Amino acid sequence: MTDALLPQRPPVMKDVARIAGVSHQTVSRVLNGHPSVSASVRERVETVIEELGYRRNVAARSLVTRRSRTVGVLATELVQYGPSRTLLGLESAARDADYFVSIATVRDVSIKSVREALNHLGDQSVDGIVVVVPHPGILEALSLIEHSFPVVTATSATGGPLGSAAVNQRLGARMAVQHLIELGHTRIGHVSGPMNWFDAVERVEGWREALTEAGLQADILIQGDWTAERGYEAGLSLGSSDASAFFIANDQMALGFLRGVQECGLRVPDDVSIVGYDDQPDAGFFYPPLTTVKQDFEELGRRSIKALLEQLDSGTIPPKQMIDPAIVVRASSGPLRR
Amino acid sequence: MTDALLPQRPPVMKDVARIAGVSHQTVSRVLNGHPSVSASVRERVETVIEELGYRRNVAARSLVTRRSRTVGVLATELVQYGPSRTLLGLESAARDADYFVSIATVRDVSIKSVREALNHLGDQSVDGIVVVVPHPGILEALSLIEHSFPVVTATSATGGPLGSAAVNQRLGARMAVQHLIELGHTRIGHVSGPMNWFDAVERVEGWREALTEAGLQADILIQGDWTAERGYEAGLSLGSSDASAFFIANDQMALGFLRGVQECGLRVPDDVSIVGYDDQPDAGFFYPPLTTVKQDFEELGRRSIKALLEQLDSGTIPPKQMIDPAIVVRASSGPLRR
DNA sequence: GGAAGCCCTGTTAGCGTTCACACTTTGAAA
DNA sequence: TTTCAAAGTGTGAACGCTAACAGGGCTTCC
Repeated sequence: MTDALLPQRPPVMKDVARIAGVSHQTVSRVLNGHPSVSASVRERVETVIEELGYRRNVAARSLVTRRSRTVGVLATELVQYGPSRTLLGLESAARDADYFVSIATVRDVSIKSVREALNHLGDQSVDGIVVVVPHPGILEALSLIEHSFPVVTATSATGGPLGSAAVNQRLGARMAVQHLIELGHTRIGHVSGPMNWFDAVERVEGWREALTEAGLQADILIQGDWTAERGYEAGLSLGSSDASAFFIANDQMALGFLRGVQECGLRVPDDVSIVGYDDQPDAGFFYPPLTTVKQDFEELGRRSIKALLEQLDSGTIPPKQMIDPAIVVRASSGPLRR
Repeated sequence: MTDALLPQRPPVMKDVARIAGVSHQTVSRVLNGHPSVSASVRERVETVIEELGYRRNVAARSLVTRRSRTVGVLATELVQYGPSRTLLGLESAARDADYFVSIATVRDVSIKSVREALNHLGDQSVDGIVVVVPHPGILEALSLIEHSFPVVTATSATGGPLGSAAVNQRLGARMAVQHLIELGHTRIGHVSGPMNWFDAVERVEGWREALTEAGLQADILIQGDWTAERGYEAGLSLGSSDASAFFIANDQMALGFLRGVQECGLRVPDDVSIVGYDDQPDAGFFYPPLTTVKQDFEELGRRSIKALLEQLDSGTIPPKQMIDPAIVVRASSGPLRR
C-alpha cells in the first residue's frame, strides 16, 4: 500500500505489474520475450519498465533457473600478450551475448591451485568456463577434477576431448620457416617456448615439419621460456651453431635474441635472419624491426565464447574452430649471404 | 524421504541439516561463523559438509543478503602492461577476501559506453567497482551517471572525491629526471602520453617540477600516445631540439624512440640519454638496455581491493594509498658529454 | 524457589524470480 | 447451438538461503 512512495527500494517485478495493471507473471513474460503476450500489453509493460528504471534481479532469476548467465575464465599469464588480448575478445563476445565474465587466475599448474580456481568459479555457479591456460598440465588437472559445467579451451591446435577454438600455430610456424627457406636458408634453428605449453609444442612441430618436408635437418633446437632474458642467452650462445636463420617462438624472446646476437658482433639480417611469433604491438620497432607471425587473439576469444554458448545450448560439442595466422615481413629476415 | 538417494541434485543446506541431525539454520550459522554454536555441533556439521561436498548457493544467499560478494572491474587497455598487472593483483586480493571478480571493458570513453558497462556490472549487483581506466573522462562520466555502489580508482596520484589507491607517478617522474640531472644533463626533454590519461599528466608534472626546482627549463615537450610508433617519430624528429637527454613516459614509446634516435645516427647514451617508465619485463633487453622507473602495479591492484572492501565495511572512504616507485638504471642513460 | 538472564537451537517468513498449472475469452469447427 | 482449441492472462508454489523471533535448558541471583 504505502510502499508506492518509497523510492529507496529498487523497483521489483511486482511494482511494474501493479502500475501496468497486469500480473507479475505477465511482466516476466514480456521480459523473456515470451510470444503469447498481446502487443498492447507488451508495450504498456515496456513503458513502465522504462519509466521505473526497472532491472531484473539476477540472483532471484538464477536461483530458480539454475543458470547464472556467467562464464568463468580460468587464466594465467594474463600479462602475456596473447592471453590478455584473448581476454578482451572473450569479454566483448560474452557481453554481446548478455553473459557476465568472472575471472580466476592460477599462479601455478598444480592440481591444488586449479582445483581452488575451479571451486571459486563453481561457487559462483558459472554456466561454463573458458580456459585460457595453455599448459597441458592444466587440462590434465581439469580432467582429474570433477566439475559440473562445460569447459572450452582457447589456445592451441592440438588439445583433447574438450570443445575449443584455436589459433593454428602449427601453420604459423610453418609459414615462418617457409619464409626463411624461400630466402635461401638451409640451416634454420629454433628457440622454443617451455615445452609444457601447447603453444610451444605446436610451434616446434611446425618448424620441424616445414624443414623435414623441404628435406632439411631440424636439429638446432634451443629450449627457452618465453622471456627476453632467455632469448638473450640463446643469442649469445649462437656462435656454437652454424645456423644462418632462426625462428624464435615469441617476440619477447626474439627481442633478447636480437640483442644477444648483435653483442656477438653479428649483423641482422646480414649474418643471421630472425623471425619471431605474435606480432606484439612494438615488434615493428625492435632493432631491427622484427619479421614475425600475427595471430588474431581477440578473435580467438570471441570464437571460444561462441563455442561455449553453442555447447551450452545444444549440449553437443561443436567442431573445433581454427584461426589462421599471417606472416608480417620486416627487416630482421633477409636472403642468405654466403 | 526418497530423495536421499538422488545424487544428481547437488546437496543443499537441508540435506546437510538432516544428516547432521540439526536444523538448516544451524548449518547456516556454522557456515557464517556465527559464535553461538556449540563446538560439538559445529564439528559434526562441518564433517557432513565435507562428506557431501556441500557448497552454498550464492544466488540464494545474495537474494536475501542483497550482497553479491562480487566486485566489478571497469577496465580498458587491458593489453597495456600496467592495467593487466593491476588486474592480476585485483583478482588475487579479491579472491583472498572471498570475493568474485567480474570484468567489463570499455572501448572508448564516451558516456554511452561507460553507462553500458556500469549497467552490465549493476545488473550483476556488484557490491562495488574498481576502475582501472586512467582517463579523467571516465571519472567524469562516472560522476554524471547515477550508480548505487562504491567506486574506487586504481591509478594516478591526483583523482577526485573517490576512494583510491595510486602509484606515485609524479614522484617516479621526478626520480627519472633527477637521475638525468645528476648525470650532468641540463636540457632534458619529455615525450608524454596522451594528456587525457592521468598517468600522462602526472608524469609531465613530475618532469616539470624536477626541472624547475633545479632551475632548469622545462620547454622540450612532445606529446605521444603510448605507442612505439609515436615514440619512433619523436625520436626521428629529435634533431630539431638541443636536448641531451629525454624522459619518455612509457617503455613502449621509449623503444620506438631509441630506434628513431639511432636511425638519425645518434648513439645512446653517448649522444643522448634516455629514461623510460614502467620497467616492463623486456626493458632490460632493448638496444641498449633501458633505464626506467619501476612501479608495482600488482600491489596497486591489491590495495585498491583493500580500499574498496574497507569502504564497503565501514561506509567511510579510507585515505588514499600511495605506492612508491623505484628507478632501475641501465645502459640507456649516461653522463653528459660535451 | 522463582524470576531473570544467557547460551544454544529450532521455526517461520520472506528475498524476487520462473514454472506449472488454471482460468477466461475468443473464434472456428462440429 | 455446443464443443474444442488456442491465445492471453492470472495464481500459487517453488528455488535455497538468511533474519527475526521464539523457545528450552541451564546458571545465577535475590
